[in-house]
Amino acid sequence: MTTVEGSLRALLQEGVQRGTLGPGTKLPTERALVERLTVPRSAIRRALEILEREGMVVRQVGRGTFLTDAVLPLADTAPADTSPAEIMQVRLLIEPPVSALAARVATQADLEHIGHFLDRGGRSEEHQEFETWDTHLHRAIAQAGHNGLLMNMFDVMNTARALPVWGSLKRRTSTPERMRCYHSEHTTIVEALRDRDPEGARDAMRTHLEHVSDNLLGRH
Amino acid sequence: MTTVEGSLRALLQEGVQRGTLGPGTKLPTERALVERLTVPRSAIRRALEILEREGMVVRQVGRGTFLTDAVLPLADTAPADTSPAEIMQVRLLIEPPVSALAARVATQADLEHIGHFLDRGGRSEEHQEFETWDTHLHRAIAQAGHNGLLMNMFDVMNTARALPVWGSLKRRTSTPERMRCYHSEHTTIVEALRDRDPEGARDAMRTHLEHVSDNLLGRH
DNA sequence: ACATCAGATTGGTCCTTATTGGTTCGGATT
DNA sequence: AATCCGAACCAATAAGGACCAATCTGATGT
Repeated sequence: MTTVEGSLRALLQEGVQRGTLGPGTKLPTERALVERLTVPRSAIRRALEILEREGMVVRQVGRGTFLTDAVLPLADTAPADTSPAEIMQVRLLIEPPVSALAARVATQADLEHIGHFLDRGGRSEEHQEFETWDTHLHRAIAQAGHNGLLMNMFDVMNTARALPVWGSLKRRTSTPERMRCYHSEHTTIVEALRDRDPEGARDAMRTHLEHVSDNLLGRH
Repeated sequence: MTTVEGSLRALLQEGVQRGTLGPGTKLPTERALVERLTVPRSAIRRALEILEREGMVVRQVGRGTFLTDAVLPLADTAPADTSPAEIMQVRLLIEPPVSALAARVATQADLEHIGHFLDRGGRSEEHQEFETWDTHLHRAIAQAGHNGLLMNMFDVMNTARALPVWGSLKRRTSTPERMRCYHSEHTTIVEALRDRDPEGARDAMRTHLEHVSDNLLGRH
């Protein structure tokens, strides 16, 4: 079942991509949308209400409804085609608290594994290699939480990270300087883990992921 | 001789497999089903009542009866040996920040879904029924985050929650008083969502889950 | 060139009617 | 005697249209 809100979103998104719609453009009147989507005006108004509350459009009596300059949110996507934005959102949600957990319960052996991957990442020259150790490092930190279910969910996330879009995005935005920056942030995280400092680990992981997100998707 | 409930269930299953029915689709009105199955409306209503108790459908006066997403096939499954302690740890890690996210981006429709499940939980008399609405409520809150990957991971968690150990543990520790307590905590969470208060939603969810954890596993 | 005003346009509101799940009650069936 | 069926009725929701007030357009008059 497609909601009116959904088809309206699709309509706008298509227009923006074709260039026929941009910030400030006036979109069809409610009554015109009624004919176009063959749906009662009340439904149109409900949908526009949502878009207005999200800041996507502005409505003015006697003038019309106008697009704002807000970014169009992506429609709900199936698990198969997860967008990088979604992935980063989930990582920012999950990994910081997981790091705090790891700081509390990691064993000496865990810390050694983590240290090993950190070290290999630091000695990587080329992007592809660094990427591999980066994935291993983040996974090892999660593993230090000693929770099988958590690892299961983490791997669901990582399968999404293995998608083609993600790889090309990483490659496009990767520079040697950025690699060194990430490595230093990794080091900060691992030091907090070694110090058994949950808050420190959480914050370090968060700032790291925020940097990654900014670099991949553009600063907001 | 098959029961009305059985033929209704078959009807739905066939529709889902043919793709003509999916989560959220509206199914025929009770009066239409009366003609289609040539049985009295009371029988239809009895059958729908059962399906509703199972969480397969949602009924709303003036709107109709709708399929929920409870019938979705679960792709990734959690390992069978996941312990309740692990589950609660993950829930405490994930659900509070997800609630904060939901408070920021939930649509009006999301809030209505959430409110519906909250209401049903509050009107539940018996443990099993309350449990169903509780699951729906927590899932609806996550859904309000509008992140497909997140939902994917959430469902992995929920398959773990469907394991036998979990059910028996819940049953052993459930009392009417505790149900009322949970419901009031749920209400606090939903109010924070309605107020668009991310921190409030996060904190309310955390204290709620801490209570659940204490009740299930014993206070530490 | 400027001010003014009538008409059209458009988002917001209200009211009536139709639809739909929930409830009640008399009568039939077993 | 108990249960079930059918019908009418109730309350919540949606649909469609009429109407309102803000705004824009353009013609008119000075």
